Amino acid sequence: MGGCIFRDAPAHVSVTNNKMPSIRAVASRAGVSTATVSNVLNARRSVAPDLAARVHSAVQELGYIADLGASRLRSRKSSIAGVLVPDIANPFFGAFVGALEAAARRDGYDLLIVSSGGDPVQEAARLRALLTWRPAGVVVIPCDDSLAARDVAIAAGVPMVAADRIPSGEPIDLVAVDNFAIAKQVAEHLLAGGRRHILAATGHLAISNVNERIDGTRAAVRELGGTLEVIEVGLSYPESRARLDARFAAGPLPDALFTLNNLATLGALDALSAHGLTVPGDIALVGFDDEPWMHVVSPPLTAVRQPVEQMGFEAWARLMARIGGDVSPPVQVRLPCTLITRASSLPIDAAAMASA
Amino acid sequence: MGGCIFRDAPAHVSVTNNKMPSIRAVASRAGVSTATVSNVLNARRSVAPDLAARVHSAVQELGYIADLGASRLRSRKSSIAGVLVPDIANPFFGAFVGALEAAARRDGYDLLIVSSGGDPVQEAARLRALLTWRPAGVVVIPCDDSLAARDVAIAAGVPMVAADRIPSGEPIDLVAVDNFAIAKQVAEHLLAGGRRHILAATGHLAISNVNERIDGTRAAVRELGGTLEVIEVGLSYPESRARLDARFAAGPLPDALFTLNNLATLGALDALSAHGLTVPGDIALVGFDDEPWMHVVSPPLTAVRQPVEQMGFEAWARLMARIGGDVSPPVQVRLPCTLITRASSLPIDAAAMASA
DNA sequence: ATGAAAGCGCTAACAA
DNA sequence: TTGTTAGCGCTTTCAT
Repeated sequence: MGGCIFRDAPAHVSVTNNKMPSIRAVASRAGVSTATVSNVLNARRSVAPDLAARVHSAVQELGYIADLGASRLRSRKSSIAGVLVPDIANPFFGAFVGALEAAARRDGYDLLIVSSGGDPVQEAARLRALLTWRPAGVVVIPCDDSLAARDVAIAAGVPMVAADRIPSGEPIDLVAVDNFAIAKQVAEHLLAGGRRHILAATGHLAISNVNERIDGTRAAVRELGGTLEVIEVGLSYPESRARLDARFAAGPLPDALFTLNNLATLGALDALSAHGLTVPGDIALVGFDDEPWMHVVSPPLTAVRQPVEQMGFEAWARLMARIGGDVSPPVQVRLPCTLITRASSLPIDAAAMASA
Repeated sequence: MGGCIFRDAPAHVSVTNNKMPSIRAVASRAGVSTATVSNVLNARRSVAPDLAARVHSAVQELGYIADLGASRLRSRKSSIAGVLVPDIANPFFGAFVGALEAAARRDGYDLLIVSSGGDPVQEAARLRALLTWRPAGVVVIPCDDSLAARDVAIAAGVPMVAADRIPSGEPIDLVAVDNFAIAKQVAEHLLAGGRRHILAATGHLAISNVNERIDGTRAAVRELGGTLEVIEVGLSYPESRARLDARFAAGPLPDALFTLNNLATLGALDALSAHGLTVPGDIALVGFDDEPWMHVVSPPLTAVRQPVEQMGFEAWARLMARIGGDVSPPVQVRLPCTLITRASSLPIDAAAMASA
């Protein structure tokens, strides 16, 4: 352990501007006590109308903005929440955080957002950084099933809810998507279209939601017949492209491709065209995660739409419940996905007709 | 004005968990004063090695995590920075914030991120919410040229740097892209390919960076001949698609389309195929903002790549300078974009050959 | 209904 | 080198 409980980097921080008036300035300008100012602004105790009016105009004139840090210190009530995602620059996590922010805002919370970079060590370190601000609670999208962040949150006694990926071990509040059900539906759709050999392409197998997706696919294959092959294509676009390239060059071709994340979909499109394979003629393609561009390409791509906004809302709702003192056992919320059927997964016969 | 200087929503906040040990707990466990603990952890004054060791083990044993809110209150040094973007769920802003976060982290700062939703009123309100946490500085992507947030930041004396869009009025530190130069280059590229009638499609004309792009395009047209037509297609995907649909149905067709943002590019692709127009045969297409999918579609899309990570880094660098006390006049940093040339903007003759 | 005073966790000034 | 004390801006007793 690098061992420092404080910041990762030395804080070359500088003196904050002290132009901002304090509650005392407001109080003296309004000719009341600081307690009264506080009571007016927080509507805590009733205050005579004229005093309240004087306070309000003092606030206005001075441009007073309360210091919530100081407020939290004294009141022990925090109106900040922490968010820990693998990478805020990833559109999926961005959308999640956007929904979270909207929900949090409605409840009067601000969000401190940090990225773990997909590294469990960073995950724990960044959570510690979050806790230095004493958030009322934390929402985290774990970078793997181990959820390194859990221990430190538990030790600190800060409510935490996980989202998207499913941590192993001790149960914890979780909001995720019904990976199994939708993957099964995808496979059923492909098999119903006459496909027999499904190739599932995923970044990493170490992530639980991916395994649920594979399990769902396998369940359908077992029920309806056909074969399932799984290939790990890594986490970067060029890598996934190369892996699929190699696979297409190597063995007998599948007649359906199910890409389990966006990067894989991109790599697949590239590798398919490099090998002169047509979609859906030679191979049907279905991607996990629907994105706006998928219906402007040709053929338009069949995709699984994840209810990412709803995930954000639900995660926030769970967190609020915990912050509010809910001590019931951890719950798992599973949200249904939608299969958006487009031309890339047309049944074999229809695809053949179209290309003829 | 709804008039409350505090939160937008009533804070139904709850008592923070008080399981966390304070610096006093550490001090007494280590048998030293709180000042010594502080000095050890912040490496401020030199402390005898044995005392330091005792402090460190006490920290370890108790799982002590310093309260940076309290620290800031006393030291008047803030290690938090505010970020205000139109919409964190937008991939472009997400990428920007990601870069900003990486840079901030290296300097020991955490980020409080809020979205204005593209609404100037919200912009000001959200900035006030940020200031409530006494950030050392603020980075903002304004929602329009008026930059409603400016006044409140200035009044509070908090350093602020703007990014991406160019606020009018009083100069302010700004990091943006060289819109004019790259747009000119795009137009030159199109004209050199034998195109004569460029249609530039934008969301809104009220945003300065868009106008710079149009000016750049116009400059090339003036120099090299040809015509420029500008069309406003709104901010949503369906709207942009409908507007372009109408335009294609109405008048003489352009032979080049320059979409000034991502939504417009998506809408264009849709409208083009709806009208049976081929790219680049009938119309060349160039989009502002390069995205991963653009080179897997057919034809691959020519696009302007914005150095969004670098924008984040530069913005942070400017902010750090200001936080560090730099009082020199505001500067404008302009970053160069790159034109990624792909098949969608092939010269007329090559395009004709390809389709023949 | 209002004010005075104490104190949240921390660090800066001052003593020793 | 270390400890003691005061006080950051706020809210919360406790008086009045």
